[in-house]
Amino acid sequence: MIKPTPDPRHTLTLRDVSEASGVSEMTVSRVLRNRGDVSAATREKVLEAARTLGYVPNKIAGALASQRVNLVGVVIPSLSNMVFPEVMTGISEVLEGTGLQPVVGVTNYLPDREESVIYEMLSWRPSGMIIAGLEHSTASHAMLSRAGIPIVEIMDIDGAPINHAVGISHRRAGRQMAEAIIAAGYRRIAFLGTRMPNDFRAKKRLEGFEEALSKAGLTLVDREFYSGGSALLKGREMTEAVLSRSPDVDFLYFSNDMIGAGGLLWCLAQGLDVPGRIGLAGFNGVELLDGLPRKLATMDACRLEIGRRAARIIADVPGAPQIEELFPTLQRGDTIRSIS
Amino acid sequence: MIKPTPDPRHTLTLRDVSEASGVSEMTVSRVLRNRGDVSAATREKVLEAARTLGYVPNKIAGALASQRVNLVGVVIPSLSNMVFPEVMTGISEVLEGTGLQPVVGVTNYLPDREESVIYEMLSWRPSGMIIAGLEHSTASHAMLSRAGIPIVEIMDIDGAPINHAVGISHRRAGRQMAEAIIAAGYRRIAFLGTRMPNDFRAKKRLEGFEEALSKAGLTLVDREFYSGGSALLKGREMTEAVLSRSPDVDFLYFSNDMIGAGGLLWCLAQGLDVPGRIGLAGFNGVELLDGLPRKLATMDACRLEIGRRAARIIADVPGAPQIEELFPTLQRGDTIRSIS
DNA sequence: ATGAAAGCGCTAACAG
DNA sequence: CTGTTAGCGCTTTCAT
Repeated sequence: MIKPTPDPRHTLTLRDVSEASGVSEMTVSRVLRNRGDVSAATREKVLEAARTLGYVPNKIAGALASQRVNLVGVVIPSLSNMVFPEVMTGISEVLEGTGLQPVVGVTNYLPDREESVIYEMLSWRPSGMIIAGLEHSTASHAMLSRAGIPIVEIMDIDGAPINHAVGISHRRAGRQMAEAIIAAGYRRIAFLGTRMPNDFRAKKRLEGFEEALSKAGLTLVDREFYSGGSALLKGREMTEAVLSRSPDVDFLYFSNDMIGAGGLLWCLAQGLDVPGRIGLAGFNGVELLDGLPRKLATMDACRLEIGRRAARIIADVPGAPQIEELFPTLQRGDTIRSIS
Repeated sequence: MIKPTPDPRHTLTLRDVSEASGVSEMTVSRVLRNRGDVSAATREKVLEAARTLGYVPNKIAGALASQRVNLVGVVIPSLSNMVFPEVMTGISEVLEGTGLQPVVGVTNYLPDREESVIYEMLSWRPSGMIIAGLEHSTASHAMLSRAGIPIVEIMDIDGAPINHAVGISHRRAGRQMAEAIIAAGYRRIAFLGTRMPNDFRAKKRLEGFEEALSKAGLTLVDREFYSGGSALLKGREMTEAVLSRSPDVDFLYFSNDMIGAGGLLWCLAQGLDVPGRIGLAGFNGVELLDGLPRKLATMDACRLEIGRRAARIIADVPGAPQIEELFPTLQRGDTIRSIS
């Protein structure tokens, strides 16, 4: 009944399925998309033909004809720490059920690269875009604004989004941590972080942190930056550097948990009294911390949830622009002493 | 000279640029793609028009017309440990310069999900596919085979690839580690790993490991599996469980570095003599290990390089199918004692 | 160096 | 319930 592929090297089209099943292309198309009413008999014929031929529809053509593209652009700065993979996991998880597919672009924190990634992605006319951060070049901003699709800026809400935003206030996160540290009685506080001129979120955390310090009449006693390499190792090294340079420091505020964990391991190895002699805190709430001998104080960046919500905004074909703020919880762990 | 957009809410087409610049659509197309000869004057006119309008080409239409799609499908089981993000980084890095873009699909180690991810991706008619592992369902295998594009199966080379393959031999990796452990004089060896029925690579490593053990007249003294949760924490817990159940165990072989690191931290906290009383080894060569107080023995899975090479095979429009085997180096670290 | 015509493979919008 | 007719926005091919 069903004719075999005429030329096995030729990519199959609807027409092939149509001929093999003796049904019009249009009906075949309907069956394959579960659209409109088709009799059970024809449906069976078509499905069998498609299956035996091994037909895979051409979405390029479908998208052009229907003006609908089931792609969601995701623009992130990096994949080399667990932050963005986790956001991606949240996005994938939600998109999975919707027929939408994520397309990922990595910018390495470079505005130029971000611009070209955005351009490339928009040229696929995706159904929506999810992009990390609120800071973009003028050109990037313009492209996103005129794209006519939902744009969700994620991670950060300290600023003006183009359209939608899902994230936390990093400035407030920094402030809260500082307040908790000060309340616990620490006074000689140092900052240890990445040297990333374009990591605006880390920068905002630090700003918030210093803001709260100065409100309490304090300033950072020391600061140390790094770039590249194993974060855990860098954490150890930086901690050693800071404590030998400024031995009277009584608190180390790290810009992320990995270097914080490194610092913690170093302090413990030195036999320092944590959190008595010295306290430590990081940022992100990575699950890794659960396995450490002592739990590092941190704040959850709500990564998974941010990914989920961003995806949901796009999947739900949003109406009015919305800003969803999430609220990180401060996890005191074992490295901030109780209020003195 | 250049007319403003007629309707700002309408997505721009070549025609708009054509009208705005007074040049035929064809010539505009040529300018925008740097194809064929165009006079400097017209080129300028066109570029200016495109820029002021904010035109972004429609790749859907372009792809349909040219039968060329600059997308590369990447199918991976998970994003939740650093293994695949690192592979992705290698892929992005190489693809960046080629005009090709990765599209990621995550399968969660589920064959059914893999099947549908492959189907979705192939329906975009990508220029190539990179897919983790050599084990696929019959349907997946069939789809990939008939796709007529380069297929690169990555991570593993113990098996028959559809087309190209880039990876290491996990069976041999397991064997080599066992040999090193045995040579160092350890005899009562336990295995601690993930409970992942579809992680064929972990399975192969364990098979190779046991194979080498039995060649030396040994068998595993104990084994412990886990799923989900913080790997570092699980490593601690499993290690405690194994050592209290089998106190005479003198070596712990972990299926990955994270649980290995957890085990190591636990042993050190207990004051156990590592590597004298007990040795440990993991797998993956994650950079995290560099920051640990003692360096865990491990084998590098060559993740970044695998990503790079796979991308290169596709970017280079490969000729004959090729299998690229990489060779992980055994890093003894500080947790296997010197040969006794 | 530039333009005109045809059509990529599919689906929207109508017929019947 | 099924088929027919036009395109979707570009690029290929062929003229000029």
